[in-house]
Order: sequence, then C-alpha cells, then structure tokens
Amino acid sequence: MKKAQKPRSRAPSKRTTLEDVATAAGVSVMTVSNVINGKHTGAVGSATLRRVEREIRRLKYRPHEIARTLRLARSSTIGMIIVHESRLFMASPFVALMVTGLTNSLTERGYSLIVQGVQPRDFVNAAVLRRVSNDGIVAHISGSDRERTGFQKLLKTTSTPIVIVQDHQLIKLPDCCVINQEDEVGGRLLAELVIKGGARKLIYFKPRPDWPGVVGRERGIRAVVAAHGAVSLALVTTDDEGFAASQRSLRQYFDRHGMPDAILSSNDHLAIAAMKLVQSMGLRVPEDIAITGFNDFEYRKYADPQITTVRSNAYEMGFQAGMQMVNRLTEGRFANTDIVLPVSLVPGGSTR
Amino acid sequence: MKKAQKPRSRAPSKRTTLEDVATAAGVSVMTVSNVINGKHTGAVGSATLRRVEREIRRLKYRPHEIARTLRLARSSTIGMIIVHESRLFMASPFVALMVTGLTNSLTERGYSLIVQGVQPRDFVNAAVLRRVSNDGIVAHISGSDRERTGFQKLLKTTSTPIVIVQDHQLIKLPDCCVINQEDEVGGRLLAELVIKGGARKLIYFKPRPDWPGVVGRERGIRAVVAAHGAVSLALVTTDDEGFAASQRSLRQYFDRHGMPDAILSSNDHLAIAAMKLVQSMGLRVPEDIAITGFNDFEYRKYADPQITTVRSNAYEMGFQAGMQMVNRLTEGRFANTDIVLPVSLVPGGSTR
DNA sequence: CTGAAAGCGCTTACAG
DNA sequence: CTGAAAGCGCTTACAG
Repeated sequence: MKKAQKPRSRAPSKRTTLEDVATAAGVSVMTVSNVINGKHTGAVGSATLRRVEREIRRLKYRPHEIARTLRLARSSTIGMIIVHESRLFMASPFVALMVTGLTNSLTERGYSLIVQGVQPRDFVNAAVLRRVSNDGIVAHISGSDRERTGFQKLLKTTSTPIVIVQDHQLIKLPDCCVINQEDEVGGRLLAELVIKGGARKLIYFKPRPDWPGVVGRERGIRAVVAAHGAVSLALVTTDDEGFAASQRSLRQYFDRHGMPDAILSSNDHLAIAAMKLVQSMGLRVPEDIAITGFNDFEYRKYADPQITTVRSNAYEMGFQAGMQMVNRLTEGRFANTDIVLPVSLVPGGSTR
Repeated sequence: MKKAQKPRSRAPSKRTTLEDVATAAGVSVMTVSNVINGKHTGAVGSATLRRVEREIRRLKYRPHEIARTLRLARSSTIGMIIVHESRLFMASPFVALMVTGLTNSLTERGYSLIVQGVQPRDFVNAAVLRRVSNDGIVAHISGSDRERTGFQKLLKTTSTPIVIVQDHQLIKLPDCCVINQEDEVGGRLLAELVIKGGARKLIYFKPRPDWPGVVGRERGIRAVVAAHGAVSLALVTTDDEGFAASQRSLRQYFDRHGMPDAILSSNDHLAIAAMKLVQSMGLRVPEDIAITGFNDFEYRKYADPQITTVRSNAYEMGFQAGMQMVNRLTEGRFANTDIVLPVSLVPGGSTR
C-alpha cells in the first residue's frame, strides 16, 4: 500500500481521505472532489458518479475542512471577540442573545463561529488577532474611548473584514460595518414619558465602565431634559451591576441628595434593583417615583409592577452582523457600513 | 521575485508568510519556524534570533493557523453542539453560562471554541459532524431517550473525543467523558424541605420535551415522596417555558384537580411564573402554598418572596468540560469519564 | 547552528 | 468525461 511507503508520515491516520475513496472507486481524486463539491454535472459520468457515491458512504468519508481551507484560502469561519470586564461575558442576556443570532445566521449560510471573551488587558493576546484563521471578525467592545480606540487599531492590523456591534468607528477602518440600535431614541422616549408623568428630578442610573449603548441612551435623555426648563438630571453609577451592589450605590446617592421623581436605568436589571430598593424604603412605584429600564428581556416579567422599558433586539443585531459579514465575504464589500436597528417603547406599570 | 513566477497561484496574497520573513532575514523558513515556536534554544544563534525577530515585527507576520493545523493534524479547536428545540438556544442562562465557562477554560489553554446550536431535525447536518475540523466535541443534547441515542450514535461516527454535559452515555462511546450535576440530590433536598414544611399534595412542574437534568430532579423528588406514605405527587408539564404559556398550563391543571400544597418546579423561571400565578389567585406564598425552583441565577432575586432553590454551577460545568477535553487531548485519554458536580440548597422565602 | 525537501488533504488550471 | 501535478503555509526528520 502507498501508505506504508511514505517514510515521513506519522502513525498511519485512520481517517478516510479523498485518495482512499478514489482508490476504492477506481477513479482519480479529482473526480471524487468534483462529486463531493457537486461539480459533477457534465463532468462526471453517471456510472462513475454512482460508484463514487457508494464508496463515500461505505468508507464514511468526511471532507477535511482544514485542507480545503488551506487550499481555498478561506476558512468559512468567523471569529467573535467580546471584550468584557467580567469573565462572565455571556451572563448578560444581551450578549448571549446576540451571539445566538450571530451563530444562527452564520450556520444557515455554511459558516462557523468561534467565540472568545477577553478581559480588556488580554485583548492584545486574543487568538483571533494573533493567528490568522478567520475570514472575518465580529467585535463587541466595551471600555473608555481611549481603550476602544486601541482595540480598533489592533483589529485593523488583521486586515480582515470587521463588523462592530454596539459601537462606532473610532478610527478609520477601511473594511468595516457597524451595527447599532436606536439607543438615543430609546432614551428620549423614556425621558419624555416620565416627564409627561410629572417627574422633574430625574436620575440616570448606569454601570461603569461606560459602554457605547449606555452612553447613547444617556444622550437621548439629556436631549429631552435640555428641552425642558424645569427638569434636572443627575447621574448615579455603579461599578458592579449585581443586585445588592447596585442597590448600595443608589442608596448612597439617596442618603446624600434625597429622592428623585424618576430613575431612568440603563437596563432592566438595574431598574428592578432600583425598584425593589425604593419599595423597601416604603415608597410606591409609580405613584411616588417612576422607574424605567432598557432591553425588555424575559425576566422583566418577574418583578411587580412590570418595568416600563424599551425593547432591544439583541438577537436581530447578532443575526444582522452575520448576514452582513457573509455578504461582504461573498460580494467583496459591505453593501451597508452603518446599520441602525429600531427600538420600541414597552410601557409597564412602573411609570404613570 | 518568486511569487511572480508561480504560474498557478491566485492573486498575489498580501499576507506575510514564513518564507517572506525568511527571505528578509536571510535564513531558511525552518529557522523562522523554530523562532516562532520557541524552539530556538540551542538551535538558533542569538544574532540570527534577533534578526529574525526584527523581521517578524517589521513585516507584522502572523502565523497561519490553518497551515499549521493541516501539518500537525490538530486544530486546537473544539466544537460545541447544543441541541435545542428553540432557535434561542442561549436564551437559557444555564446554557449561556456553560458556554462561557467552556470558552474561558479553552482559551486559557490555547484552544478555540466553535459554537453551534441545532434544532433536533438538523442534527444530522451539523457542520461539526459533517466535516472534520475539530479536535473534539462537547455536546449538550436534549430530547427523548430515542432521539438522544440517535444523536450519540452520530457523534460516535466522528471518532473524536467527546464530552457530554448534562446527560449519560446511552450507547457505548469509547472515547467519552460525561459531566453532570447532582440533580437527583437537588430534587431530594427540595422535596424533603416542603414535606417538612407540612406539604402533602405536591406537584412537579416541568417543561416538555424532557431533558436529563429535569428527569434527574424528578427522580430525587419521587424517591422522597415514595418514602412518605401520606404524600402524593402529580406531574404538570408545559410545552412552552414562556411566562404566560407556563401559567396557562398550570392554571389548566388547577381548574381540573384543585390546588396543591407545593409546586416543585424544574427551574427558577417556571417557579416564578407559578408563584405569580397563585399570588394572582389570592393565595399566599409560602403560607398557603410552597414553591421551589432550581438553578439560582441572578433573576431569582427579582420576585417576592425569593424562590427557594438549588444552586447549579453551570459555568463550572462548562469550565470542567473544557479542562477534561484539553487533558484528554494532551494525555491521550480521559482521566475521568464520569464527573458529577455538587449542588447546594438555597433557602428562600417561598417555603416555610 | 542551519538548510533542503517531504508531506498534511485538498482544489483547479491544464492537457488529453 | 477523466487524470497527473502543482501548490496553499506550515513542521520535522534528516543531513550537513
């Protein structure tokens, strides 16, 4: 056998190769390759075709994706990199749903997804950047403007197509598409709602470090507040988005500055923590104080009253990211380099 | 230049290769390869080393992972396949946290993770199975015994190491490790607790289709119930785990069979839906009826009273899966083929 | 300490 | 309709 004659091969691979099938079917490897890739129309005779197909089944042949990738110079694999302070980067439903949408859209179109979460300080060493193995990169980056700019510079060095979700281009990226949602519109809708409900002293409650989505929501709120003379806005931040920790941050603010009329939170879980806190202090929601969130994930239904919020379509954002990337890869360029997904107000019982 | 002479190459790749670096540094590709892979001790002179390192930086060389993979016959990539009825396979915090733990443990050890969610009918076509590209597969499979057996047979055909999470071997898999948690113990603890609290008419409330974890919890409950003469157990299932749908299923049962003393739910979100329902019917929790959940994820804190539950460590389960897989790959065999993670009771206000 | 060459498993331009 | 051969970018056994 040929195998035995190769002096430099490792332990004989038990995997079936194209050559094994070709030998068994009595044809060349090229013919088998054509059959595998559906290029047999007019190129492979029907008797040959049947023979090859039989041997493929009999030998349980599976194409070696890696060899194909090397030859074609495309891996049909996309890398997703998620920069997150915490190691639990998919504990956030937003991220989990986005990744789900991304995998699904890629899978539908024959692509695979490699996911990696990195903490800011490990970004430089991310496998996605260090070694070339993906056809493109989808990035979800948080951190300060300076940090994110640095990350985008590193992404640029890969010279692969890039889709950035929930952020904008901070440097000129030649082959890049950004996908965002109307965070500013959402902030605006919520601010208008609570002001119409009579609130004058507003708080925007958000986590630190900042994150483009959180900042966008804040921008919308500020715009509305600026348009109303008698309305004030204060900022309360929390380093830890956990239930107890965020309540502590808020409590500290109350002790020093008194109670607001409304707490606009940058997401639903902060809103629920806020609501439970003020309720435990004997205040009524929404009569004494209005509360709003952002995102509208399933767990919003667990607290009473249900938080007024804005619906984010995180799954759709991931799905779009995958579609845009695949289109870029097949067409040669991004058809659209700046996509903004709509949001919608979801009124609940936590506002009047 | 050599590039220009290759008649059959595609458009000249702009990517820097080992050969480019070698030419620039005036050494052979082998020397560069040795430097890249840290095999220069005693094999590459220090002057040569410096020269090569300078050219690597200057040319921004990044190793081509795919070529390396083909040569070494290992991709350092693990595929994770998640079988789920819904396309939103990571909407479940259990799955999201497990995947997070898995990526993190793989990343730490230089491996990458490809994630794919498939609906049962698409399992056969999963990329992970059809093409060879991973060093191993981690599988999270749900469905009936018959379905899961079929899936395990397909996994077997890949002849790669397999880690199964939250299930057992249904067929003989020669190169496989299973990782579970003490679901049965958890069910037992909860059943004992509510019975001690005075409950006699119990319900186990679970989703359909069945899922090994859900079944394990039920087994624990049944064991305890069987040991108490006066205690009865009924089953209520829901096809849809959504808030409203699960309440409808439960409501239907109540209308036909009356109210139980305790509702043991197979997870926290079903428990919260159950609690909200009985509260809306004017009953008090835990005075009139006891409620328990399972998992103890963050959102458990959002409902009042807080659900009594059992803590699952989904992140750890994923992390272990990654560690076991990497050990298998480096050592040649699984050190441990049956791992069970501990659970613990987390008492809340929903039981006496 | 350094290099020339084989080969991993594919695909494709070319020749028959 | 079919085949022989080059080459994708690496690593490594072997020879100097």
